[in-house]
Amino acid sequence: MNSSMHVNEIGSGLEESGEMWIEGEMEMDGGGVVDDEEKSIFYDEFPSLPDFPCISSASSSSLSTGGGCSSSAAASCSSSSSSSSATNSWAIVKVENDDGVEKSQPQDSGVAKTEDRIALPEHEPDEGMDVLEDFGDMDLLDSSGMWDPSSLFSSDDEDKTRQMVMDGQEEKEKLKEDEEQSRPSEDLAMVFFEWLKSNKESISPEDLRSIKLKRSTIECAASRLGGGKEGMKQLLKLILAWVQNHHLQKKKSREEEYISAAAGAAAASFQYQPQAYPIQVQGPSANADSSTWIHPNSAYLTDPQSSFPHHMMMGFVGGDVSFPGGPLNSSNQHHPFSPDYHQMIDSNVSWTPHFSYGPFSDSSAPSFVGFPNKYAATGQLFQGHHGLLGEPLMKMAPSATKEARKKRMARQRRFFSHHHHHRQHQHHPTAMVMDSQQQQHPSRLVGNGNCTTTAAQSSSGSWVMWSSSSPPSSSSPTLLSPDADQTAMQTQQRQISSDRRQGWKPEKNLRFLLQKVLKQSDVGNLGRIVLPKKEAETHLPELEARDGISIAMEDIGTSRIWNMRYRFWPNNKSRMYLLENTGDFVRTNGLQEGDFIVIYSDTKCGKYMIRGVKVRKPESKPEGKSAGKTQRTSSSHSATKGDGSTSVSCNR
DNA sequence: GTACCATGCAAACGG
DNA sequence: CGTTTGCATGGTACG
Repeated sequence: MNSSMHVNEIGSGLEESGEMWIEGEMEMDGGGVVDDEEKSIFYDEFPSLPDFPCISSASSSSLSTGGGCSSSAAASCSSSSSSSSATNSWAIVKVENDDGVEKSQPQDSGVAKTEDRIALPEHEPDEGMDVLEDFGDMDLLDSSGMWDPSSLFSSDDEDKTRQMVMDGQEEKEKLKEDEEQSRPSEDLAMVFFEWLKSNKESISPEDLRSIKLKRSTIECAASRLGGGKEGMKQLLKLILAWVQNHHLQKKKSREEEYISAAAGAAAASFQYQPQAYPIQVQGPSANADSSTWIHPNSAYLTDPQSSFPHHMMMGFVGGDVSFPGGPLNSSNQHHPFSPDYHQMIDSNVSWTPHFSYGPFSDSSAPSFVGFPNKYAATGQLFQGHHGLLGEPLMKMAPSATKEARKKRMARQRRFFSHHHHHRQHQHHPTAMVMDSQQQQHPSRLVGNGNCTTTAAQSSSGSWVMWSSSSPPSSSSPTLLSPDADQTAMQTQQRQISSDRRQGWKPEKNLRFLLQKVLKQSDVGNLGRIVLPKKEAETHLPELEARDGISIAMEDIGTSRIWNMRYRFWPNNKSRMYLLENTGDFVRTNGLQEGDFIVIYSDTKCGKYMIRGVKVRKPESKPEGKSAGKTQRTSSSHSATKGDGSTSVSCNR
């Protein structure tokens, strides 16, 4: 959820081939490339939307075209205005400016235009502000990657800050159209309002908030759709259709993927069985006595530090893992395993799913920053929506074709080249730092946890979110550009704020890198753990020499720093990646075959963190060399063919 | 057929 | 002689 789709530009037109296209560029959150302001109308314009169930009731009855702030029907024009006590009804309010009959809004005073305000919630002023603040704290609010329909309704006091990315011709068109748009139609509001009503079940405030388009984009697109009211209306319909058909579906599938991934990852160590799974969470001392046992089926984990509802699993570590018996579908969303697995893996760490592989192919896919290519692909996703948007776009003027295509191609080239460059040098945020600094001074990164600004920024840069998301949202081989770093920082901030809302402690901001189900040879006295190649190459520093590099791994459970060596062996024409000097770590954590380790990177400090997770059968241990000699471990495979363990204990 | 990876095993090392 | 290191082999999953 942290990753954001950035539609920097939505262009539309008839391709020479007659093919319709709508284009978007995917960027890391808050990508510095964005020079045009983005807003989310749903919240920037109506920041105090309480919740969605309210959409229906008020709807038509409270639709008011002349109420303005003074209208009782229109309870609230803004979060600061007075309103009725009703909190769950919405009103469509038309606010007119100074030359209007109705009183203008204070905050609209600077806008010499008449504006339509849509779907304003009714609420108490204070409450509204609270809600506003609450939403304002949401990570999805950030400027990153969101569709901002606000432009459709003409925004107010931020016009001056907007930078129009339009060429001269378009600019002229815009000026012309600005006048037309300054008198938005009721139709526009109605279109949006009706859409809201019909989608109230499927779209949340966060969803709305997370969708943004640049104003210039909207204006440009609207002009190409005929301009004026009609153009805006067409564009609004297009966007709403896109949101409905793309965003919401993506959201749904993303949720399913996350669930499937989480459950699948859990299943990597044991097969799901409907009975209770005692999960042991070790305390920081790694002392078994301090362990907490929780029941996987509980909606809230018993660990006081980390009780969170099922929905928190959204955004949890994902990965290309499969759940025994097949992927979970939506009906499995509350699979008893998932939340527990979160807990099992890390009870108080904010998860930042980050996979450069697997099912994540949308904008929220983890591995955003580090693996921009994924997002490049996502960018094309837009082009793939010809069908969705094609029809309305058929009305577009031919003027938008060749020129637009040129620009689009240029953007794509820049985009791909940018990400290719990143890919070359940076597999991982931390890796990025390692590559540039640690090769000479490994201790700089992997030392005692000193977090240098450089490391923090760099790591967060790849973080994306991921993001995914920040996937961290946000990652690539050389140092990220300042913009990218900035983006990552923003994403990280969102993550933190999200964690805070969820009652998570923000101080830990870890990004999942990989996990490995331990084999006998991993826990033997050789003191080395074979790492899954794909994940190692993706998330750990690129190794030039087979001696590899020394990496300080902080044990999440004990806070102890383990100096391990990350290296590889030539194997056939490939490599085998190893983590050496793991003997003490394994012994200290009492890890045995079937347990697993999880490696994270601290997105703030860039340091690596490791956690050993115990998986134990309540009674008998897995017999000998469990079946399934080849457990394609880690996050990419469920590796569940082994024993059917029914209990899990977690170090902490 | 190929890639991955678990592990066998021989060579190297060191007490 | 026990331990460590590093390569090779072979089973499994996957394309």
